[in-house]
Amino acid sequence: MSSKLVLIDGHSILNRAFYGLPDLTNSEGKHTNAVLGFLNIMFRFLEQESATHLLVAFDLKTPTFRHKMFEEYKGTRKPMPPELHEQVSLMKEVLHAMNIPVITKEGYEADDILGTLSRRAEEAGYEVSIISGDRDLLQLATDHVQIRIPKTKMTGTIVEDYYADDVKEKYQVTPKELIDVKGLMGDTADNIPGVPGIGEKTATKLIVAYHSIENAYSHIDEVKPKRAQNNLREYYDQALLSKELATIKLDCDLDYSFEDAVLNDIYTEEAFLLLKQLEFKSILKRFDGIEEPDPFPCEVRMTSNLSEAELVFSEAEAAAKIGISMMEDNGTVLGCALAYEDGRAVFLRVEGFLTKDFLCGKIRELYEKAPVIASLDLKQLLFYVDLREDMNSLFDCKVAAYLLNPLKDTYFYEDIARDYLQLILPSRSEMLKKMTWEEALDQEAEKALKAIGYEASIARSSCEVLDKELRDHNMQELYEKIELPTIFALADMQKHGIRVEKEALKQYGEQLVDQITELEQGIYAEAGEVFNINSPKQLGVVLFEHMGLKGGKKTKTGYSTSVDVLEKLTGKYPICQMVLDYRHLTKLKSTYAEGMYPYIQEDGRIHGKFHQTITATGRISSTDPNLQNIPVRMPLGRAIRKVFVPEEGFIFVDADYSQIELRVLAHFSGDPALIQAYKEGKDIHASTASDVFGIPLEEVTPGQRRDAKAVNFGIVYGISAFGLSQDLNISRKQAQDYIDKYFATYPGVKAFLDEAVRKAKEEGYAETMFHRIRPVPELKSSNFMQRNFGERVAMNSPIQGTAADIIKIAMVNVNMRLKRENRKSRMILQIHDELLIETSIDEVDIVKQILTEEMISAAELSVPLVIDINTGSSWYEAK
DNA sequence: AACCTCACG
DNA sequence: ACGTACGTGAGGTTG
Repeated sequence: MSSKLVLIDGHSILNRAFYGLPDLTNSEGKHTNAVLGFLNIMFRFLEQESATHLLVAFDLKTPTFRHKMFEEYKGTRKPMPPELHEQVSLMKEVLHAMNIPVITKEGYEADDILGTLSRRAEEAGYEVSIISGDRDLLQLATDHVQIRIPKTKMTGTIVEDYYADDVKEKYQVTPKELIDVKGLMGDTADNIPGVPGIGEKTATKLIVAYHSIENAYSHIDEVKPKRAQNNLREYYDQALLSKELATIKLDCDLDYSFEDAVLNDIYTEEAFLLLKQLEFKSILKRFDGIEEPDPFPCEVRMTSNLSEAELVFSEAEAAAKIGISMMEDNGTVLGCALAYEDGRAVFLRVEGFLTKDFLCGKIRELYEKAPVIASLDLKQLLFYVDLREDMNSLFDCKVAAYLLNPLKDTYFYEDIARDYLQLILPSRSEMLKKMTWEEALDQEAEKALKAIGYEASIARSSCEVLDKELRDHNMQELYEKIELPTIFALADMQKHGIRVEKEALKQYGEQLVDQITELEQGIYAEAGEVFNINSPKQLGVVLFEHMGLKGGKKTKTGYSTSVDVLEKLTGKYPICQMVLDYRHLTKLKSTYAEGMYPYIQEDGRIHGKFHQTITATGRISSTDPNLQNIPVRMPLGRAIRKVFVPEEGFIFVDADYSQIELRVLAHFSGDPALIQAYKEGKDIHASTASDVFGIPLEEVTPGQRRDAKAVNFGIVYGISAFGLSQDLNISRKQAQDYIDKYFATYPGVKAFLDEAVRKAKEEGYAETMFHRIRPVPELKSSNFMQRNFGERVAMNSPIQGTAADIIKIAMVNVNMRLKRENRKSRMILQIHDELLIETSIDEVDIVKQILTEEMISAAELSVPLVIDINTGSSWYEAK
């Protein structure tokens, strides 16, 4: 069997892959689409070709945008966007790991290397395939050298294959003659001038007739058309130069022998790990045979023997650090894993004499003695074990990892192991799919133990490096003083829950039914047909096609039927108002009345979950149900708050910050006018209107105030003229005018926002007053829109994030004081700038005092922090 | 699972 | 010219 050499034109294929695939990134944020596409193409060819030899040629220079700024880059070729540029070295790394040689050579382009090697290999009797997206390589085709050009079509990838004969068939000239064709016609992308006035058609005709530029010139008088004759005569030297430029070298001085490119085992362990890191699941499937080395040996034993458990705890006591992980399926504790030495963990299973209470009691005792307890989810642990808050020996790896990078979707043990210990571990979901722990213990005990063991062990092993990283990023205090105590506050709120009048909630839902039915019938009558109003697709067709309403296309999938579209049409078409009302009522019914109902527990309360590691800015989030978006703006929606009530003998005290984000902005910007307004306790939106429009405060109209309010919001969001114009329903020009005037009035704000963007660009992240960071990778994007988004994020994050820091501080202190002072009252909700306290009747005054003191003193700003405070016998009344 | 819509700060 | 406000979660439809 003869030898077969496959040559890949590295940059060309990588480039093709990059533009052919969507912008994929792995969980570290590395761009990977080009590398993935390259590998897919490469593997497909390897399967087809039965290659014996394989190598990849790259150009040495990889021009980026920066190069473009400083030096003229050859030709009119587009510079490489950074998202692709970073994948070039990654690609080489991957190829290296697969033992595939990568050839570059000073002074030569990849073309020349491919040309030289293909020629040498052919002479040595090899069959050769060159994979490239570049047609210039067609000149290399011979009877034994095939050029293969993959093309991505809608229907998949099609490959165009060219031996010398195929070139001749398609282009009417031999591969060698293609050089002359190009010499005549030129190529702007490669900066080859060619002969003016000669394009592809004429060039081909001439070379078909004369076979070379030189020969055509020697018959110059016969050359037709006349125009070509004249131009060729005049530009002959340029034609010869062009030909030279277009010629791919076949005699590069390479010290590399293609015979060394023997295709060995590319499925190496190194490649496997690298590709795993890149999260190329489909490619990893090819690595069947790979026996994965255990990167983190962790032997997990299980016991439910009481005396053995006692022994385990006494051993653990002596350890410097203990990793701990509760195994729990929605409320049921199945056991707990402890890791207190390298390479092993113990799973204590709740069974027989080893009860949950025993286990939790022992953990509590252990905590009193152990130097450090590390967990991946301390809040969960607090749900079962009552740990004292005043000891500085707890470490929550999830929260720490969140602080170090709040943009991640998950903080499972495999994420933390990958990011901080450089270990690639099988995840729980990989091993156990969607099984509950109970099912897993039953059916896949070994894997279940492995997973829970990893949780405890990784917590133990990662806490040191996480702690160091926190210190290095100046976030130790943020962690210790704010985030760690916040875990306790959230656990307390979650445990406590909020009482909901079950019957009242049911009634609230039922009361909506008649109106909804009526609206439904009305809409069908108006439309003249019955359809699904909840389907935006059907609704769009009915409104804008069947009924012929004017004024509204949007979105790629069809018509937009959102509020702002329908609102504009309410005057003209009654059906729009009906749809809006219908939507309003059904939203209340399904999301709130019916959505909330199943969450009411036997104690008559809803124990919604609060999350500390979700948002990019440091805010808390809420799910199951979301208690942070209970209606308040519309009267009918607001009424649902009547079902949220305190228990007997208690009353609600609700406190919320007045414009905390704008105050943070005033502080950050140091703008005198803004600070002055707040110090004087002015109506800030009216004051803004007065300053910006240059009118006395008393003369500000409600409309002007509304506009100024929208501008103030816009500033906090990272203003854009378009966004403001959308919000106020005004022209972009008008919006820009408002913005200009605002910045002229408050130059400090402008300076602050500019500085925020500049700093985020420099550091790679935005930072709050308390050193919370938020990476802003979009600032580096070559995409205009993404970069713009990054700039708005850079402006908004320090503001929203600092406000989040402040309320966390207040929350922690309020919660702590209620507990320390042995109050009966409890904090039960946090809604970003609002705290709700279920207050014992006899504690109303002290709770108000605590709230006031702790909230206004949570941070020292150059403007006062102001709160509104209300009481009531339901959340409705207290707001 | 993706998209649209809408509830909150 | 690009096509946008910042941060969330949930329900419904559709492919």
